[in-house]
Amino acid sequence: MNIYDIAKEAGVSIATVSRIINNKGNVSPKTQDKVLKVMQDMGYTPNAFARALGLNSIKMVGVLCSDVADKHYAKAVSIIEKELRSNGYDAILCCTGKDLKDKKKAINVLLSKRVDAMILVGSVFQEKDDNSHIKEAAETIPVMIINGTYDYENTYSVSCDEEESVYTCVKKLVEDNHKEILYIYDVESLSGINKKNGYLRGLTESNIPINEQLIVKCDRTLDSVKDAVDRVIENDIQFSAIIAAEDVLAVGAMKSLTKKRIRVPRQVVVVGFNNSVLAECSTPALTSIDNKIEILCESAVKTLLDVFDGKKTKKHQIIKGNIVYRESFVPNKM
Amino acid sequence: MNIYDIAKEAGVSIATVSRIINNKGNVSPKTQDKVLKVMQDMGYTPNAFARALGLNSIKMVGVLCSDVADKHYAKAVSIIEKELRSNGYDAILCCTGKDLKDKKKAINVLLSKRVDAMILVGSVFQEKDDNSHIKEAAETIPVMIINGTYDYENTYSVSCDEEESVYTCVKKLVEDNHKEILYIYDVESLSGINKKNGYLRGLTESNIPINEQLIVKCDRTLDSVKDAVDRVIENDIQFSAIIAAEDVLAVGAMKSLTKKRIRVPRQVVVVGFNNSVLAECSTPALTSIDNKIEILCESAVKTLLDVFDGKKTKKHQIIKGNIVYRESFVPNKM
DNA sequence: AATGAATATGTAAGCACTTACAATTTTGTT
DNA sequence: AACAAAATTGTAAGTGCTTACATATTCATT
Repeated sequence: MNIYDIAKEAGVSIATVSRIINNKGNVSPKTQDKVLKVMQDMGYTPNAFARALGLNSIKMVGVLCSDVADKHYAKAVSIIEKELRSNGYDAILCCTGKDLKDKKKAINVLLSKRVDAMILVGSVFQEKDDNSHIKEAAETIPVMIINGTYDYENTYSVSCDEEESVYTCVKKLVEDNHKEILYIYDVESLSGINKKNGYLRGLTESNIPINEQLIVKCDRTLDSVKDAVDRVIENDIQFSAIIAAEDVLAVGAMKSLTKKRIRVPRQVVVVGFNNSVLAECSTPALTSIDNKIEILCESAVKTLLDVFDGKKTKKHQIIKGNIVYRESFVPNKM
Repeated sequence: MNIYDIAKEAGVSIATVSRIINNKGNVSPKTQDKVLKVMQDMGYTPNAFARALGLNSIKMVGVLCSDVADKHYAKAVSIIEKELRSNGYDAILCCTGKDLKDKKKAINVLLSKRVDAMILVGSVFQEKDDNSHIKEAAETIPVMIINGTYDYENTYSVSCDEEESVYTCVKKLVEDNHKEILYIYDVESLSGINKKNGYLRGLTESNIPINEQLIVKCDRTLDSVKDAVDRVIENDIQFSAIIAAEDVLAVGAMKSLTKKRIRVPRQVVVVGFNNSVLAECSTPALTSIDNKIEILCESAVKTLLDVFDGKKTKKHQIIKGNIVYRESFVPNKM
């Protein structure tokens, strides 16, 4: 069934039907009602592709995500999708894993679907690495990066200032007399590095010498963290606080501590990052840095809509995170 | 840039270019190479809409999900997307919340985008409720339901046998001499009810009278469960085991127990459902019923592809879950 | 009632592809 | 070298929509 069928049934031309579909006005109320009724009765839905061909916009945005099964990305995607849809856009989701080739393939598919823009969630590599997939996309459509940056034409970003957030957190810990702070991160993403820089700056500015043994790398799995922290403890390296680049890592660390009868927060204080459900659910409940993912994502979509409208927008926005205190760390002086 | 530009540049007709794009054969290797090179050089990507117009398939599947921020749904969506994409299909994601009207709106958008099929994740209401959105979709395209059923033409489903899984779990608990088993569920979804039926059957078949005070309803939030369980304990209602319809609920329950100095699993044994990250991360680690979501989703996509190919397929598949033992409950007799 | 402006409707040419069918070229056979 | 068969290539007609432009209708004004 197509616009011709409707036109014939309603006894008007296809132009009139099209005008009604698109609310273009210049149609008498009488015919409008008549045509709308016919569309209703025949259960007609306009074909979005054909429309896209004419309009040159399909009202879809590609969302490139390394992994929606990750709670943190899932939340981001969920908010992005909601924001987009409430503005008349749909989201095509592509989960690509960490591989550049897969990302490029996905981007090609999205480009062939002539999406109006692309939003990258956890899909930017470190600066030194190859980020050519972003360039490829930005050549054709605006690209929005969530929590990452890449300076290129037609490329925008909205990020949490992870470096600054961790820096502030270190300062808070130092104020509370913690001098040996263990930093745990996974190297999968750029953000672990950013956060590490905040950690380093925090210590340096507090005149605390940096102890490389207190900087621990591991995979983003419970077992991997547990092993890593076990090793630190077994090597008799002293620490009274932990900052983890991710809530899962913090939880894994606490598991290790609990096994070794080290009390949280009495003996060791723990802070996570992302303020995810895990933070709430762990025992003790985890103090965690909130990276304001809702605000980030909302702002990202808003910016993109502005770009569509040809409005001037800030290319790179940075928002500061804040610490949500629970049981695993409560500062003496709040 | 379009197929004409490529054709002109390569000195062939658009039909030849089209044949190459679609791998239709009947093209000499020489021209094939020539044209491919031109496409490469000019950075050409075929327009999927125009193709869809001709082919009458856009190679996209709509995924209707009540909430991707929910870890469990996120996992499902992630697997579905991966399976689809590895078979040349894209996923359009629509998160609609629990509202029927929103679902209908989303379905209309998806239909207008002429998706080849629709997959529903957490988007089926109870039987007695209005599920007309499914009918509306199935009128036009095949609909696949994950963990739910709705018997209608062109509608398929793949589910975990939640009733049976909980039933088996109750049996296991009874074998271990638990007679007072607390069942906690949230009423948001159909599945809480299914699981409750398994709980009831398990008790009945074990000749244990049903105590309505041991059946607790609450919201799907930590605080809500904690309150609910607190109340049970404060009313001095005895129980030695808990089955929760969701891992979060189990975690909330454990939080309440811990606060009241009730030891898990020594004094009370706890079993969750879904075998999510939470189960791993909670303290003590949660024994949880795995509903095999990967298998469900893979099977769902496979079935859909078969439907596309016109192959005969089972309309409704049921897979049994299994208990993953961790710390919160380990049976004496395994 | 006649006029012109304002409003409503229709015609036809895109948009970027696919594909049936026709036309051409190549190949193999004698 | 001539011919038919096979392989390759091209033409043109769809696919369902938008929209500039042309045409027809309505309305207010004199």
